[in-house]
Amino acid sequence: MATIGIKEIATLAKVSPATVSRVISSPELVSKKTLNKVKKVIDEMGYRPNRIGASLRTRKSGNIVAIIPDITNPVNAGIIRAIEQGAQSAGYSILLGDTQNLEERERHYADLVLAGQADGVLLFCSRIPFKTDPNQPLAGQLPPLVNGNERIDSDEIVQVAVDNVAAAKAAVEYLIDQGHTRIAVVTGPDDVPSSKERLEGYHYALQGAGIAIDNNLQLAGDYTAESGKSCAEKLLLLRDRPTAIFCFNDEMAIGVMKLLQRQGFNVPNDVSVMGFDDIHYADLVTPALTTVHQPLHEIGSTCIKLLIQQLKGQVVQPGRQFLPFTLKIRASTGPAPR
Amino acid sequence: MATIGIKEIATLAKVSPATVSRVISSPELVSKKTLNKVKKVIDEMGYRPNRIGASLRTRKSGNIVAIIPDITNPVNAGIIRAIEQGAQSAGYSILLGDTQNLEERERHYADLVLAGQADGVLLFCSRIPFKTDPNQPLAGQLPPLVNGNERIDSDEIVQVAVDNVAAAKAAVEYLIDQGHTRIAVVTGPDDVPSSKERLEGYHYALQGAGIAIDNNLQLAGDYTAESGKSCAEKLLLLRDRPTAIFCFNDEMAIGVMKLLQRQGFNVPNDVSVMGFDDIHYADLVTPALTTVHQPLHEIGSTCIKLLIQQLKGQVVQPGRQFLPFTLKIRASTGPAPR
DNA sequence: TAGCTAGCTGAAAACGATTTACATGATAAT
DNA sequence: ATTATCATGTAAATCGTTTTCAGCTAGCTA
Repeated sequence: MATIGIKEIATLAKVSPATVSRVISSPELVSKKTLNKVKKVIDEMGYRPNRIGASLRTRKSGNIVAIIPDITNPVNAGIIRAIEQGAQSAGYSILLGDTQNLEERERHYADLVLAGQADGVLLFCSRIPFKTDPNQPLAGQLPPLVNGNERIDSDEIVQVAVDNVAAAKAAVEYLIDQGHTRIAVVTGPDDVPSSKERLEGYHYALQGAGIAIDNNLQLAGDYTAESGKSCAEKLLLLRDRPTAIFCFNDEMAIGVMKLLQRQGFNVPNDVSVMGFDDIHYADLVTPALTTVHQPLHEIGSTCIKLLIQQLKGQVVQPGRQFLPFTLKIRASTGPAPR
Repeated sequence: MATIGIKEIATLAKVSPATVSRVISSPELVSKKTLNKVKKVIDEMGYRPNRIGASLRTRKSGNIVAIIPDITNPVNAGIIRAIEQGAQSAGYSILLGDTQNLEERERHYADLVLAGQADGVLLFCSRIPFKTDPNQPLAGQLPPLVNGNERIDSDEIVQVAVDNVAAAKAAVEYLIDQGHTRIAVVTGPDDVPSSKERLEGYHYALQGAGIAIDNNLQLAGDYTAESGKSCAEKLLLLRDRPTAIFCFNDEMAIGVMKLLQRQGFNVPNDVSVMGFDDIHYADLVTPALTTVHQPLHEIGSTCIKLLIQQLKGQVVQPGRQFLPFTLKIRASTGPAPR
């Protein structure tokens, strides 16, 4: 197709390219008469302004890159969906950077903004994928950026998440209220901030209730159902079995339940199981999983909102912004046995 | 930051911009000596070529837009992940177009390629979001495009999917082998091609076994668990209840099982339940769901492979390309009762 | 030595929009 | 009638690359 550009339109409408440009991006500067005339030609020709040309001149790509460890994780998928909506309605497009948790790929996607292909970054991992000088303040070294979910340890960055400490504490307190005192925990990988924070919350809750911390009841999973199963096995081998198991995500909780049931245990009569995230399938599993609900849509929309504010040149206060979690009490938890 | 461009590098390295450009994109044209000299300057300055400038000149954005109805659906998420990998390793980035099944948003994302912001389209819905003249052959009216999963009714388009007819037929035949004759089906929405095709397969299987088609056993869901539940309710109200229920996706199958169990039925002893897709949670649910496995990764990687071939100027044979499904027999199906 | 070739390199013209600075014409004010 | 003002419109520069074309230098061949 013989490419049709702003010049062709200008010629056909008998105006200059500049006028056509104004019709497109600042119509208020053009008289009604010419406006209509030009618009008509644009319509007739089905002309679409070339975004690349415009981007080159304006030095804005209109893209935002979202760097996420795994799009296959329902938590991330839920967030991304909200992000995409927010971006689209503000005229931005989302470049998807699924990194499989690989630092190299995080860098690759971060580079897109250095190459002018994206104007800002949404970061859902706990590393900053930009070269920075540690002696300088971060601000000024980074492009517009919002960090979600997995916190980065810096208060110079805009961050959005649920208060993991408080959420985990609330979850465990609920179990304590139900009479449980031997409460096991299946964590995520050691180096993941969200897991560390949730562990902290767990400790606070136990301390608050005067329950001693038992290291045998703290097992490290890796956020997969498989790891949930193997942790559950280990817990069953214990002389003093826990009466409740709090898993740091739903996926592991589902794995734990699965294994428990296979071994003939009844959830929640023998053992209560609690998850974290409230993914869609938490409610579909049998018994339905009690869990901590994360407001995925709100997390996503807040992230994109804050990023777009930055892109518009508004100053956004750095620091953490907490979104409210809620406890979803379902059928997988109950009173402690006996 | 004072933007640093190819010209600055050229000056610093005492060569022309052209040479710098060659160092970046066709180093074989440059002598070793200047190559090293220029590379050194590039490294020292941390220079990244601006992609927009290059795109404008080459008329290639390096982006591919993926138009999908819902990223939250595990089937799509799995496919996208493979796509992203394939794209990245070929130097392309993925623009995510989550459309919520809205035609308007499909168009919006399709427009990105008209605006030069993307070079090709991966389409996972059943509408062509481009204005086309129905009297002309499609080829030539469309940009590079691959259609996945939900087929578009045209043999001029490159399509990748599982053979839904054969897969559904195989699934139902398996149930028939297990002695079932009253086999109900919970379909997707009427207008969705995948659902139509699976229904066809169901009919073939019944015909092949000489089982009469009973319209009471054909219920339309909408691919949500909720709809699975309500269809299951209707089936339980029937005078002659089915002994097996084949759902056109796992989500609905999980809903069906959930309701069956709530009503005190045992799956699979009273009723067998079969799904379609083999999402991650199919194996995690209790009982584990028997289902048709779709090779998500392969679907995604084939789609992106075929698109990139087109983008490289190779001619790709239009038409459907089938990828192999497999039956995953798990615990939710068994012999017909009595 | 002249003429060729091969291998590098550089100058300059694109690519398609936006935007600044300026020109024009119409209108209003004097 | 003359000038000032304002609303519109235009020409041209610009954004950062790539790529064509031509030029230059060596190294050969004849």
